[in-house]
Amino acid sequence: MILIDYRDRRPIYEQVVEKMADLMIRGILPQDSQLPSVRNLATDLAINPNTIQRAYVELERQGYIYSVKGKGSYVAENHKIREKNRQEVFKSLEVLVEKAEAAGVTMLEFQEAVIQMYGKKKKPEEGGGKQHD
Amino acid sequence: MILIDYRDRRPIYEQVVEKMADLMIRGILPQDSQLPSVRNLATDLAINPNTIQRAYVELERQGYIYSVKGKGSYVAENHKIREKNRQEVFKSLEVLVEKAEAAGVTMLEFQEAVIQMYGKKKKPEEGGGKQHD
Amino acid sequence: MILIDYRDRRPIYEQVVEKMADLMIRGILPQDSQLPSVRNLATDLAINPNTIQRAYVELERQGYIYSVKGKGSYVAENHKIREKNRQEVFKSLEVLVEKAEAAGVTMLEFQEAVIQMYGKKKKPEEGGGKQHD
Amino acid sequence: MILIDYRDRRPIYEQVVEKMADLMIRGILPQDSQLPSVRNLATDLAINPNTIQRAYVELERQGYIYSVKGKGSYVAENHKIREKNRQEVFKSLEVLVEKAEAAGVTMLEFQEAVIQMYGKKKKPEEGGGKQHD
DNA sequence: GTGGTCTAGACCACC
DNA sequence: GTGGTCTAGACCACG
Repeated sequence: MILIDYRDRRPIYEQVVEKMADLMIRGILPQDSQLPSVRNLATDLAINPNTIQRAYVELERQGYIYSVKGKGSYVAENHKIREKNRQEVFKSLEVLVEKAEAAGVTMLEFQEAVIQMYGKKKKPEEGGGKQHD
Repeated sequence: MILIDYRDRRPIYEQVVEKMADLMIRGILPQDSQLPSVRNLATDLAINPNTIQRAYVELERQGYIYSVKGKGSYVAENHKIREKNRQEVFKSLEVLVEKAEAAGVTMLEFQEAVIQMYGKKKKPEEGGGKQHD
Repeated sequence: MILIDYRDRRPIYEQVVEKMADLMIRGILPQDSQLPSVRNLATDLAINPNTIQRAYVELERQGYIYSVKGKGSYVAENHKIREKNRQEVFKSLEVLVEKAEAAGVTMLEFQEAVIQMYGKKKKPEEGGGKQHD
Repeated sequence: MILIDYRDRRPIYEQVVEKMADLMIRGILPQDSQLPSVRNLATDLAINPNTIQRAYVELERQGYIYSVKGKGSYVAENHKIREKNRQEVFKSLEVLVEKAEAAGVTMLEFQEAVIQMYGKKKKPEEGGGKQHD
């Protein structure tokens, strides 16, 4: 279902949170569908159940899932997830724009970079590759 | 000179690195000017000299400063600092654009947000400092 | 596992970095195998854990190992290590050739010396260790 | 006469030793010519006389110069200097060849690199070559 | 006085 | 248990 990268310096539970959230944002885990149980997922990923438990708690705190005692954990409503994500993007953007200005990046440069980056996701085999080296 | 936020969960040395780098990026610490000595800054911030030392080592590794044993630490060439910073901005932007697409933010929305944000930097002169989750 | 030479004027952590890197380059520590823990190695070598920690941080920064909080430190991919090492050799060679020319050593002399030296590595199994100036 | 690079992480006295030795190796400071006095050179380079003194002591220890009490310091015999330098080159080469073998660099590769590097020395963009006063 | 290294001992986050 | 951060105090090389 997901993969853990032990070379990633972030804690494992954080990786689990991010990857599970991603699955929901992309709709692979649809609204109200049941998540794998803590024990099952822990066994699958060969990591400690405590770590998964912690990830699920965090996912619930962030509003991605809701847990029903004695039954399991379920994906929250889609519009909540999407809205939450949009807000995060704009919040990050605000910080980045500040940095850009401090670094002497003009709005024009910034906008042009955005245009070039939009839609370039994945397939890094063809095309130009990195632009700002 | 700078302030440490103990509510920030990031390590102190990392905060020092960020804040000192910011002073150089904004030109408040001009090229070749001498930084406060490890011991002085440590006393000022009421933290251990080792922690400052670690921050300075990191700043040197990242190319922001250069240190001379027995003399002091000095701000590196400005053009290097600015170039390094521009690169970081575009790298962060690339990641953010990906997230934006995944979150269903259209390029138009994104661009409009950028326009509104550019130049809107507010001066946080009233008491409150930065806040972290 | 490794030995510290206290007559060596270089810092201890640097010696540790060099010696551990050497073990990986020679394949004695194979890819993905776990390194001794910071505390264990510190006890073995009778030096402070902080010093080992510093060495491991440097090894990670140079790409030789990766560390996982709560789990341990592991040897990075071999091909990266080997490639990194080859590059270092050629870089050093370039500097040395320059010096050789300045010292009036002809290319022929240089080449002959190389031929004589290749494969002449002696096994220092008899008591004596490395010596430094 | 020479220039100090404060960005260089080596101690200043070591830079002075290296640069003065280089001037002698290249014949710019001919055999038996007098070196600038400690105080003069210190003033010229705007550094502490102690630092120059230390450099001269080191140069004498290494056999590059000889000092006459009450008169000054003089460049040693050329053949000694050249011979010393040749030996250093071969000593460094021996170490490097060992590393090359450990890194999996074949003798053929090594030799080819040497051929390509010989004679490729780039000329420093230094303007005027001042002789000694 | 300056940067750089090291020790001893502590606490934290993570697994 | 592991790695990561921090403190307090010390010594060294350098200028």
